[in-house]
Amino acid sequence: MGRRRPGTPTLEEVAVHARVGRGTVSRVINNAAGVKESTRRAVQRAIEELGYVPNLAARSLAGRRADAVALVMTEPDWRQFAEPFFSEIVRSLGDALTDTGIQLLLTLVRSDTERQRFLEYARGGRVDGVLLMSVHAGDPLPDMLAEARLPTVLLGRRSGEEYVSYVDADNIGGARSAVSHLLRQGRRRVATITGPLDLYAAQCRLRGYEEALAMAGLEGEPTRVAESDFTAESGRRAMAELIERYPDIDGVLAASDTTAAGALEALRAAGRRVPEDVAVIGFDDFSLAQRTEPPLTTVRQPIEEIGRAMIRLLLEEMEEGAVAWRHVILRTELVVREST
Amino acid sequence: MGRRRPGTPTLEEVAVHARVGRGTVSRVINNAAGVKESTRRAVQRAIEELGYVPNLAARSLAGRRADAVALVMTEPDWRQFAEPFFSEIVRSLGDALTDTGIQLLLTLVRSDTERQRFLEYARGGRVDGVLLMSVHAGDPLPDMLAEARLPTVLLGRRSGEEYVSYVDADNIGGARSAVSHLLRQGRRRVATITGPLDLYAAQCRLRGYEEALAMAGLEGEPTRVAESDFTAESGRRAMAELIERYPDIDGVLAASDTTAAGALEALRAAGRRVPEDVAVIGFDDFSLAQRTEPPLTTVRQPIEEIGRAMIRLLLEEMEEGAVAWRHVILRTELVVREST
DNA sequence: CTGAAAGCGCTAACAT
DNA sequence: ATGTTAGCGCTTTCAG
Repeated sequence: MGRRRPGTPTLEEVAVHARVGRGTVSRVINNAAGVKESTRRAVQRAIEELGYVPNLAARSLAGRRADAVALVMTEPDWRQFAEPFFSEIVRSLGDALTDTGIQLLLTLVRSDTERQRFLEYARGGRVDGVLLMSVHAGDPLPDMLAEARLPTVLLGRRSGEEYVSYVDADNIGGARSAVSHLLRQGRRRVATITGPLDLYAAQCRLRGYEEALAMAGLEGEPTRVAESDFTAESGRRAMAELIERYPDIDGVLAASDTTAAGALEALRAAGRRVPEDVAVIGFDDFSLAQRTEPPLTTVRQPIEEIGRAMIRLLLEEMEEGAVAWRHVILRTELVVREST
Repeated sequence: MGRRRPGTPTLEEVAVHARVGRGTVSRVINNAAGVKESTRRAVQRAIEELGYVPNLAARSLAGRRADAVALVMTEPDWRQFAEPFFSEIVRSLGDALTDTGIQLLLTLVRSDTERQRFLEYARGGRVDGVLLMSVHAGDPLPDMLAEARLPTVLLGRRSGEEYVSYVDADNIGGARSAVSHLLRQGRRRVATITGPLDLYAAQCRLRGYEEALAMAGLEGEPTRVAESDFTAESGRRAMAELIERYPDIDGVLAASDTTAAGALEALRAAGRRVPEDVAVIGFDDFSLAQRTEPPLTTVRQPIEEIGRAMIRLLLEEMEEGAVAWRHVILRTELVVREST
């Protein structure tokens, strides 16, 4: 594993070449104020001529920062990775970081070995902060990071008592307004296909569903609830189950648009007309853009806001040294696409 | 962006605490040989008691290595990210790295700014090597990395004259054997849905298709070729096009299983029976595992081998300092799933 | 505005 | 087998 990169010029060589002190070169490459314009140019020419590139290890050591943050994916179900929601989040985080000079690193943590490796990496100072997504209920990683006092921001809470900083969508409100919308259409036999219930977000959406029913004076029944794992296939299965147990169903709140698409197929296979007989609403997971399905009404999650908010919280924690946790809950929006 | 992590014990403090020299502590944390068992234990206890974590910036600076490699995704079409092939590759690379102590970092390069940022990151020594996937014909990044003498391995060539180290599948041979298989079934009107033709792999597959026809004394015609971008939707479109231009078609080589699935839908929509009227073969992109479609015959790409080979080449280059490029072409395998 | 000097925390070569 | 020492290349006071 020996590595040598000979002939790499150092800051000192640049200084000599430009006939200035090392401090001046440092100021120039860091765009620090207080350098005469002519000197600055001289240094820049020297940098060009020598092909100088700052050694980031040295910079890290002296400056005590890495200028990098990690986005960790702990999803035990690795398929999650292939979901559009995921890539949209990554894109929005990338956008939010563009003019900070901070490098975004994605890392996978699938086993204990990998968790340990990553912890050493992060605690060793190779990143200034950590972003976590799709954290399941019992995941210990957030606590380990918190204990190491590493700035950390979660996408979604692990539970109602989450303390580590997080950004979440208003899942309860979103589900409630979706179901209320169905009820306002005169539908009275509304079911729901939830996400995996060890995800707090899925629990919240279920709660929203129940609240909306309660507000309308209706009763939620366990038989009207089926669980999925956000995939189309599981949506298909869950829907088939619901139709069987609950034949006069007339509305469905689905875990995601992908799940909703699966549900649609099952409904059609069972001879139901959509949305005349049964209306389906899913949580937006950004799969619709690539789908040819008829437009569904969806609960829109504000992806851009999520990315921006996560980065903002992380930068704040980096600034002041992780002395407090902050929480942001973003409003969701019901986007009505069909008119029944 | 100020960052302080006070109270972090250093190697020196561990040495004092354990009443040994710093060198000894260094040997212990690096599992170096030649430390008496009792001292080793004493040092380990001191490490525990102080909660010592090595500073990786310092280690990098002194040891001239980062113990990390980057997997860069340059895909202009960001959707690629959501493809199963992609996540399978990531998984296999992760597996190949598990017992090397090397951290895998995924980074996205979607713009010039990001390319520049990444280059500084890599040239700055934060990674020991770079893996690139889905590199398009004109991508300058491999050359820039080569110029910086950074160990680099591509997944797939940019062209037939690629010099930078790469691991590729035998696309020509795979396509040829798939088409030959169709011809052996007595099919004589075989078409192909290619991938994006600025990808060398797609060109190779097209060549394999043509070679198989030529070997059978048949002529390839441009009208029997349609282009896709690996998605199901584009497969559907391409297939519809082919049927229109070429109604008596009886076999198709598709760019991927996902494309093939789209093609199937189009075929059925046009009233063709599969595989009786038309047989479809796709290149395995690992989407089949999550699909309920009837099993297709596929050209299997050896994912595990690809990951292992890429890591092996990279480690070799890291070892000897990128003085030579190496190329590996892995055999593909026709997996026959239906019997017609 | 600029130069000099003191570390940052570790590895590796050299003593012992 | 273990301690000592000299850097690794940069940032950041502190003088000037």
